[in-house]
Amino acid sequence: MAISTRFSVGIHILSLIATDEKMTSDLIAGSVNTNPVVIRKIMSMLKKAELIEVRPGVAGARLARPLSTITLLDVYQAVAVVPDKELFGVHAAPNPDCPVGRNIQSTVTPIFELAQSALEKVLAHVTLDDIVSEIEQKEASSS
Amino acid sequence: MAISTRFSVGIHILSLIATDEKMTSDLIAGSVNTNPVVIRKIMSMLKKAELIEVRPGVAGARLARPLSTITLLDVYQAVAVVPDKELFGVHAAPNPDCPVGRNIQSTVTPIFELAQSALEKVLAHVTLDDIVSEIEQKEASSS
DNA sequence: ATTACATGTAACCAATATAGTTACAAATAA
DNA sequence: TTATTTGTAACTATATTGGTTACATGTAAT
Repeated sequence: MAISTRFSVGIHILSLIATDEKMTSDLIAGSVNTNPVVIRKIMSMLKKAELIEVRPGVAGARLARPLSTITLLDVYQAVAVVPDKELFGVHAAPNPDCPVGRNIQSTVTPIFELAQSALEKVLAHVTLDDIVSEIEQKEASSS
Repeated sequence: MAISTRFSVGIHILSLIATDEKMTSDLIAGSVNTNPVVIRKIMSMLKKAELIEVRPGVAGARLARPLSTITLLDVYQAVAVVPDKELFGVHAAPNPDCPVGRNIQSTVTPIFELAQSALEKVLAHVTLDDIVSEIEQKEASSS
């Protein structure tokens, strides 16, 4: 199955907040094209991860850190698209009486970790600043 | 959500077939520790991907290609753990009237593709031969 | 040819995740 | 005090996963 769209929505939300701190969950929902509660739930995750600051009753949110210090990996982990350190599922109880069964997990796991960290490395090298700049550039060149 | 264990089970199945062509789905299920039908369904995918040759009624299966030419990426794609070319889901209909909304998809997609192909590259560099050799080595050193 | 055994599927089930929705409490600001 | 907003609980529909039963079909060996 594909990785949840919470990730791309999270990036979308943060990009909006970066350009306008008075974005309410209703306005953001309008841009993402979904329900405001979906937005609030994802914002709640971003808040727990200390990427944004939000307060009940007061409209909008602020970035908790400078744009250039927030990586896509931070967002990816914040919205919990994947159980920590286990992008790849491994079948749990292979037969210890079989040579393959008793070695498959320890053989396959380090490779999965390599693949996972290769993916995360790419995400870690892109910041929200890159995203926002890219969007601004596209806007500028299309006008 | 984690990537389906069909992947690790697929590797397990192929490793067993590599070491013994007379492995029935019952025997394999015993080693994987699951139901034989689960095994047959995954083997059906491996067959469609032309990684193995199986015939109805006749016990066991054969590798369709040499061990060293089957990569983990081949297995990964064979068991369809991920919708083709879309490891990362992207929210479908952002608002075109918003600067962020109308650019988020085209900004984020190429990065997602980079991350995905970094992951796939790791899988493509490991062959089933590597896996089986590793298992044999672990067996030898533990005796 | 009959028997025994395998594969190949259809059809179902329980558990879980996703994305969306309604409803409402609590906090804030005007 | 009123209007607005955040924060959640609770619920829904849908889809995927992993497992299971049941059974038709194919093969080989006696």
